[in-house]
Amino acid sequence: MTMENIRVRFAPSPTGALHIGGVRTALYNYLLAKKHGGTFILRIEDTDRTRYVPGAEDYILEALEWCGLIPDEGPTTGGELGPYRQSERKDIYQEYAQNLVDNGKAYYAFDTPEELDARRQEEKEKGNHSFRYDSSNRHEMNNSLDMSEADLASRLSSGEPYTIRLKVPRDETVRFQDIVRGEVAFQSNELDDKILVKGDGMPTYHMANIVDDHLMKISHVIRGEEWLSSTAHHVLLYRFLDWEDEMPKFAHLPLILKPNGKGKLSKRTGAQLGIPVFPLDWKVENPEDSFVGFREFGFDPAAVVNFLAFLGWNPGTEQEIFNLDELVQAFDLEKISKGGAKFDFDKAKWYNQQYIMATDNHKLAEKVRPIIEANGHQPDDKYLAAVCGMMKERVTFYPDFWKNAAFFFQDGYDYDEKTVRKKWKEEHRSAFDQLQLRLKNLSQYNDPGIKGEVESFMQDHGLKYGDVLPILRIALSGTTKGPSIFEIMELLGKEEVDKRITKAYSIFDTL
RNA sequence: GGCCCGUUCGUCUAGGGGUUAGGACGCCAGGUUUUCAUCCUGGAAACAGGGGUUCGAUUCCCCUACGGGCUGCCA
Repeated sequence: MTMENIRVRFAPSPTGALHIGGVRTALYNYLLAKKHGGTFILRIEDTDRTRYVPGAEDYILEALEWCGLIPDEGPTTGGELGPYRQSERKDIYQEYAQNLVDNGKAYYAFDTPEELDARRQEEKEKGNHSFRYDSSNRHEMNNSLDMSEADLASRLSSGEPYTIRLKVPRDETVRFQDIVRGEVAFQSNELDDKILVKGDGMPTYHMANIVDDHLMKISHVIRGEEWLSSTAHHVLLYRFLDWEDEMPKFAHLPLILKPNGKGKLSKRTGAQLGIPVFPLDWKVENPEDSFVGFREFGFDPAAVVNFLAFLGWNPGTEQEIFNLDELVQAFDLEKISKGGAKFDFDKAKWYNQQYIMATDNHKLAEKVRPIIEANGHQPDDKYLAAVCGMMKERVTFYPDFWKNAAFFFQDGYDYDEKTVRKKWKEEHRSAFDQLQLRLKNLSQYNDPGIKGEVESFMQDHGLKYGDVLPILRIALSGTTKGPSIFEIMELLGKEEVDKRITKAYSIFDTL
């Protein structure tokens, strides 16, 4: 791949929360740009006023930032070739649309949406599957192709609403090279006369996209496969605008599919399966339209990025763990796979666990602190870091540091009664009291010291680990699972341990 | 329906005319551990089907099947 001026853009539409598939598209764009010292641009495609959702643009920005995909140019960052919101570029598109009309590559169409709907309905009733406004029937329609100049002029000046449509040529084969798919060809007769400028004067995606990509000097268009079908139209547009020589290279990404069953991952998939499919929480009034994010679910962004990168791409080596910088180094458009990839939540969990385990205890403490504080505790850094160190191999998500380790911060947990009944034996009752006393008088109160004391106690009473440790463990944490009980005791401290044991014994007696 | 794209273990994938078809997740079994987890070892598990081309095809070509996308004055 050439190194000259790689400029790529991520061009989402602010119609709601940014889906995880969009994040992956942004990631691949970012990766290519950074790998070649290029520029990563964020462009907001807000040409559809009816679907515009306030807050969506902020969401997009925040999601990208969370993932570490910071745009070099964009609506908030600025840049030489802005503005970067299409709604602010309306006049620019008008000029090129006019150019197309003047050169006979596009025409005015006065068919109203109602007329078009009626025509679609009519075709449907005739048994045809759908109506397509194209070169075979454009002359039956209400457009400037068969209109006198005077008629056209008067309609235009009267303020009658109109659209501008692309005049797709007949009997041509439109070919283009796609980096992931190779050559792709479409017969022009199969292509409809796409609307370029809508009745409200705004351009459609097709028009705005081509103009902006050209003006912003985009070198590579990396987008989802759902755009492959309209790429022939885009090629035609480049050609008609006389920009074909500088046309960007295309790379259409395989879609991310539902984990179970069929079809592409959708907003609803997450709710149905109880898994996140959005980077961040999206909260709106209607709970049906609100979604949980990977962030709030307890994922580390690095894990999400790593996981996403591998959905449709891999470096060809056996390395699976990559941070962003490593991904930048390893990334290669040529290695993107062609087939759709099912969203595998188990793999995402595994990645998260890998990242947590690999994180330094103090860094982990910083990430976990907000969760602990939200539950009403303010442990000091050293203590929290120690807890993180003991727990990090036993959690999958950040909130697990609270869910599975609350006992480190508070004495108020349920005891595993079933195990207590099994292990809390009458004949050992006095021995356990002696154990408590010996621990209370222990001077060397640390992991090895406690261990030594407990073991010598066991020897004195002919008891085994299995007789003693579960009792201690449940008394101090409520559960039979967890880190080394001696380490837990050292961290809790002698006083706290003694207090908890006294309380636990009294309750165990009643079970 | 039409057009376009795709198809290697359950999943993500490597590979590619001659391989014991490799790895990872998940799953199962064993080991380690006071428990859980981590970790280690082992195991089951795949080239959609049919035709070609070829000495030889999972790999190249065609067809079929299946899957997906598009078919909006949405992007």
